[in-house]
Amino acid sequence: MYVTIPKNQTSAAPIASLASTAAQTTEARLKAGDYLYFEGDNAERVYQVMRGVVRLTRWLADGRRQVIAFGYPGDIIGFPSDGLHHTDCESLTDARMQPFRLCHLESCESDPKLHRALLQAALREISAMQDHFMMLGRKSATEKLASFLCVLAERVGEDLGAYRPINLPMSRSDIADFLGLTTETVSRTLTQLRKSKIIAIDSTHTIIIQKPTALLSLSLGNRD
Amino acid sequence: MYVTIPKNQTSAAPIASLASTAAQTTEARLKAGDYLYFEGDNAERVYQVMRGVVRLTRWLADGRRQVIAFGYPGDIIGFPSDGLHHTDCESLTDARMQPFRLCHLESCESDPKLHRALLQAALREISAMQDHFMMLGRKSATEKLASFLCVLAERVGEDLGAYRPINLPMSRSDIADFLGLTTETVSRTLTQLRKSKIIAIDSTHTIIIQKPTALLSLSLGNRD
DNA sequence: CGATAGCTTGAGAGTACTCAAAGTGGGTGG
DNA sequence: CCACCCACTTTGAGTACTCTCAAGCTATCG
Repeated sequence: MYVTIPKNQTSAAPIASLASTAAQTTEARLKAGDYLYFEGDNAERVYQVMRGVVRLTRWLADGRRQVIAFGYPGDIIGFPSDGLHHTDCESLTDARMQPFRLCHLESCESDPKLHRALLQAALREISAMQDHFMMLGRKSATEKLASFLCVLAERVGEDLGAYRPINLPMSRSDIADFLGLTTETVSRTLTQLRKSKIIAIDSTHTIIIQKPTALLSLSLGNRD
Repeated sequence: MYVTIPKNQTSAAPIASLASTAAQTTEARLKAGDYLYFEGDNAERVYQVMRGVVRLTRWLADGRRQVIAFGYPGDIIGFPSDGLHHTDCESLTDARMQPFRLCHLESCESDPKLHRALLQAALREISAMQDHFMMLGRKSATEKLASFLCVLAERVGEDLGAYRPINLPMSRSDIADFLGLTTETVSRTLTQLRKSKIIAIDSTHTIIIQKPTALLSLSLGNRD
C-alpha cells in the first residue's frame, strides 16, 4: 500500500483473491514480528496478503531506514529483481500470506489467468509508487499525514456511520519512515489534527476521522 | 533512470536492445520538446529509449510537479496501469524510441524472449523505484545531488581519463522536481560542490566530476 | 507492579524554502 | 552578424518548517 492520489477510477477490486486451485500452495501464517523474507534473500515466491498487515523496509548503511510499503489484504508483495528480494518483510500483526511461485509471474504457460493477475499487480505497483514519489518529494508533513490517513480510511476503515475508526498496527516511527518524516513530527502533526478536531486519537493505534472532508482537503494541500 | 544506491552487482547490460525481428516496429523519432504521450492517454505500447533522453512527469492539481524519472538509452518506459499512461513523457533531446506492443508484455505467446525481457524490466523498475524512495525520503540536498551525479556519471559519463564530463540535458528545475528540491537549492548545492572543487561546472549543461571518490562519499552521507 | 519501549511535548537549531533581484546565455529577428 | 529579448540560472536575505536533543509521560508486558 502506498499513499496515492485519490482517483475515483482506480478502485480496483480490493481483496480479490488470486488463489486458483491450480496454483494453490499452503498459506503462510505469520505472527506479529515474524519475518517473511530479508533483503538479499533469493526470491522464490511472491505473496498476496490475505489477512493482517506487513511492512517492507530498506536500510542505508548508516542506519537510516525507509519503509517502502505496508502490505494490506489484497496487496501482492515480494516482486523480485534479478531473482532477489530487495526489502525486508516483517509482519506487524498475525498474518496470512498466499504464496505464488515465480514461474506464474514469469510465464503464462501453466496458468494464464494467474500470470495476468500478477503482472497487472506489478504494473499497478509501479503506478502507485509514482504517486508515492509525489508524496515524498513534494508534500508537507500535514499533507503526508492527511493523505496517509485518507488512504487508510478508504482501504481499511470500518464504515460505522459518520465516524471511521482506523486501526494503525504500525508504530509512529514506521509511519515516519514511510512518509519521510521523524517520529516527533508524526506525533506533533497528529496532535495538531486532533486539536483541530479533524481526527480523534482513540488510542495510540486507533484513530477516528471526524471530518473526512477537511482531512481530504488538507491532503490536497489546502492550507486551512 | 532513478537514483539508486550503488551496488556492484546490479550492473545489468545497460543498452541491450530488445528489438527482435519478430516484434520490430518502426522506431519513433522525437525532437527536443516533443511529447511521446500524456498522462491519461490509452497505453498501446511500451518503449525502449534507443537514443536521447526523455522526462516522465506527474502533476498535482495546484501545479506542483514531480519528475518521476529520466529515460536514458536502454531504459524501458511507458509501463501502463489499467491500460493508461500515468505520466507525461517529453523528450529533452532529439530521441529515438523503440516501441513494443503491449501484448508482448502481457503474454509470452508470440515472443517469449521479449516477454521475459519486458517483464524483467518492469521488475527492475520496481526495485529501482524503491531505492529512489530512500533518496526522496531520507537524503539531504547534498546527498541527493551527489547521488544523482554519481548515477549519471556511471550511466552516461564519457570516460576521458581522470575527468568525467556529464551532459545534463535537463534544466535545474527538472533536477529539482526529480529530487524533491527547489531550483534554488539545486543551484546553490552545485555551486557549493564547485567551490569545494569536487565538480567543475563547464557550462550549465555540462558538469565535470573532479573528485569522484569525494562525490561518492558525499552521496553516502559522509559530512565532510 | 515495576521495567521498558514507545509516544508526546518542549526548546532550540539548521536546512531548505520563499521572495527578490541580478547575471548569463541561447535564439530570433532586424 | 549583431543586438536584443526572454528564459533560465545564480545569488542574496529572511523565513518557516522540520529536525535534533532532551525530558516527561503512557502503555504494555513480564
